[in-house]
Amino acid sequence: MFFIGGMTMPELPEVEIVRQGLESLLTDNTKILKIECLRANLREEFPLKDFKKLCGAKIIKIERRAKYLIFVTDKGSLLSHLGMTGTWRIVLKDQELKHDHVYIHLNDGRRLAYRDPRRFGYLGFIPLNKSHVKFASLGPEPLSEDFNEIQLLKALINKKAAIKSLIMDQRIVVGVGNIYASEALFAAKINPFQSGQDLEKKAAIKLVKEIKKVLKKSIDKGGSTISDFASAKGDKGYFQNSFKVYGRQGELCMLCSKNLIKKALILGRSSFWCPGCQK
DNA sequence: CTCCTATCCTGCGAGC
DNA sequence: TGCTCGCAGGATAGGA
Repeated sequence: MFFIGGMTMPELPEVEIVRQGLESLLTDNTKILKIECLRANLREEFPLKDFKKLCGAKIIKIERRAKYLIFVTDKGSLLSHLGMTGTWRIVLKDQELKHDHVYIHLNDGRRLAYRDPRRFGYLGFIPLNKSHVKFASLGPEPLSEDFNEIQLLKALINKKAAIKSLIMDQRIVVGVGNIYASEALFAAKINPFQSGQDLEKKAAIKLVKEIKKVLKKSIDKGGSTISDFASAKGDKGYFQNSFKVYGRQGELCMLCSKNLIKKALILGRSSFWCPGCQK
């Protein structure tokens, strides 16, 4: 079976890899025959009328903005967010699965399936030459030059919340989820509980750098596994075994080898840090 | 305005 | 073996 994005918990690197995988499916003439919906909604209703407009549309490319995938066609775009358990895959006959919610029938006979057990995902439509309300308040792409210490420090003015929560706030910077937030703060040696407004310039520079680094590294790693996705192995996991603090509570810190990794909830999300390295 | 809680949903693993 | 419970986390509405 051809899986694209069978991994759980998609953050920006995973979504980017799914984008690359989807784009690799496209030929010079890949068209949508029809979009078959097996239910009426995920968390939000499907725009069925708009989906009809995509019948016969030629898929030009797959873009990504934040954790959104954008199927760009000559008749408008299909917008997709994987939520936490969303996957796209090519599904052959008799490979249908429980929680397949949408099949996109392509002109070459293939079927693209959107599967999402928890239905936290989203499917929508963007008319030609229009933007989308979901994009209205998104912050800069973390890998772009628009995300830098000046922009970050500005966004943190008067923000008393924990820095870990703030870098997960899509209005401040997009794409950083719960896992990479802990990883980036560890790499930058910043305590996840630290109040955003207290971040000094030096720390902001370091944090920006480490966020970019941790995301880039994961994209590169995922890129190297993409042929495995395509070769029928299916779910390759979350580029895993490379996390330095996430999920490692109680283990010895890989950096200082002195302290045990701690775990606590910050705004209801599991957070991991080294009490020695991240004062 | 900022901050935080609850909510959506299913699968899975721990504990009994 | 089978049950319950808690946890997993992206995004957002709404309350404090």
